[in-house]
Amino acid sequence: MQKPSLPKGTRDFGPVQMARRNFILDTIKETFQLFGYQQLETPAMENLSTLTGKYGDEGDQLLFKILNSGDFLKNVSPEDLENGPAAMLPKVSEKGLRYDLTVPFARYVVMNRHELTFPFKRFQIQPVWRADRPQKGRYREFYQCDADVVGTDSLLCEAEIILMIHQVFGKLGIQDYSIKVNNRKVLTGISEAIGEAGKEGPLCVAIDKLDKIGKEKVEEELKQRGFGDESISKLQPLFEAQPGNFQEGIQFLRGFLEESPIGLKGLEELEETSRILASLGGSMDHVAFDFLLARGLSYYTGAIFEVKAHGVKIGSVSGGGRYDDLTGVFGMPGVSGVGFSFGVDRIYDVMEELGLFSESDLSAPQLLLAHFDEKGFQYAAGILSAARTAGIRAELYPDLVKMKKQLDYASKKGIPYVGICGDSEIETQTIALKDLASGEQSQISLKELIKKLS
RNA sequence: GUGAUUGUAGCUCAGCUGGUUAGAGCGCUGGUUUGUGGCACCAGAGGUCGCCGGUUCGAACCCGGUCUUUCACCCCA
Repeated sequence: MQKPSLPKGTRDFGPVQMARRNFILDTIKETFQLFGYQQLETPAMENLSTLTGKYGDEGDQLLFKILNSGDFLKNVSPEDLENGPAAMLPKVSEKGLRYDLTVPFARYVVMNRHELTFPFKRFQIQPVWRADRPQKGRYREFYQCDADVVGTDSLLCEAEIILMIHQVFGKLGIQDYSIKVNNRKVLTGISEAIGEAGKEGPLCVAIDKLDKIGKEKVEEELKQRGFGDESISKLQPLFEAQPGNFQEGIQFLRGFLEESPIGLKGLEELEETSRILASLGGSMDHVAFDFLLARGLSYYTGAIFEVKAHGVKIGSVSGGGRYDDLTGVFGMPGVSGVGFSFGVDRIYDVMEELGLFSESDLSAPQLLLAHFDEKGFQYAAGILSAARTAGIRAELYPDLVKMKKQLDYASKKGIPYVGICGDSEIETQTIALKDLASGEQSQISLKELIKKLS
């Protein structure tokens, strides 16, 4: 007999976890729908050609590839073997598991461009797979909840993203968090302002580590990446700036970027987003302007978001931004959009660590019908049917066992009420309804039972 | 990919410098109680010590490998 086990980085979700996960997923889904997004699902697997080359070399390494069916070696020659794994791969695998939801979405938009009405607002809640090494808040199979709008440049979308984040976190009861915002144009402006135009990529990679490795190490890394001493010294004010709020941050950067039109444009967009948010009745609560925030620089071109929960040592729980050319790689240029994603698994971890889940299991049945013998079982079956018709989540204990065991079952499963059906109940056409929490018990009619529980 | 770390009963963990029948708490099953759970008491079941190999008279313990857990780096949700 073999011991069963789970692949590395994957998890089972039991009834309690599923009830909690569904609470999070339903909250996110309802919010997306409330804001006019419609649901899309795509296959777990995509053609490998769709996936490769979209996430950089490192990303390609993290793709799960699916071995071809049948004789997967039939196209492989001895020379292929010598040429190494990279040359072999396309001959033995033509499909892979999706790595994120953005690329499949781009593929979908391109394939359905003639049917879609733009601006197109879609949301997608599905698992993705990455052959990463698991650790805290990082799994090989996890859910992403993406919402994107394509085909509009309006900053209304950005403002609505902030609203949706407020709404979701509010409903989940997560209070201590921050929404860091920045704009890619600001980063471009910064690199211009220090005389290193076009090098915002390496600049951000280095600066991003400021919290972790400290100022000196960042400067060292910048030197290694070919930044001059003069440029690095021009960065000093940014390291030292401690703007108290969003407006102060904008003011500070306005001075720093006065020579850079593109940088100033980025600041304007941020301010405009804030104005739209206000006119939508939203607030800038939790929003912080972090002008060093980088994130997935490869394709973001405008706003950048990242949400972090405080009090829990875990990566970001949500993030996103605006991109100008989502579908260019698939031969459909000029489709701009903005999107963001909630990381359900990390939100779950945060809520668990903060003790934010409610004690009661909302998925448990409300009523268990218990019995002493075959006669009681028959009587209870009739009650069961009536209770279910009335919409009460109910079940009948299936075996003829001791009352003790039946009560124990209800208690452990989190069922609040037990309806006991014995001879005296049959005689008087009642049910002995026991409240397990208080231990109180009363003889009531079927009608009263339904009234009480529905 | 780099560097650590973990693995003993269903769960959480003890187990001394290698030495006889590997323990505890909780949980589980049954009983005290044949129409009533939680509390108490009593009894009982349950372990190839992750796996493979090596050292040794002898390995849960030492060595090598492998898988697994957790964590950091890289990167990311």
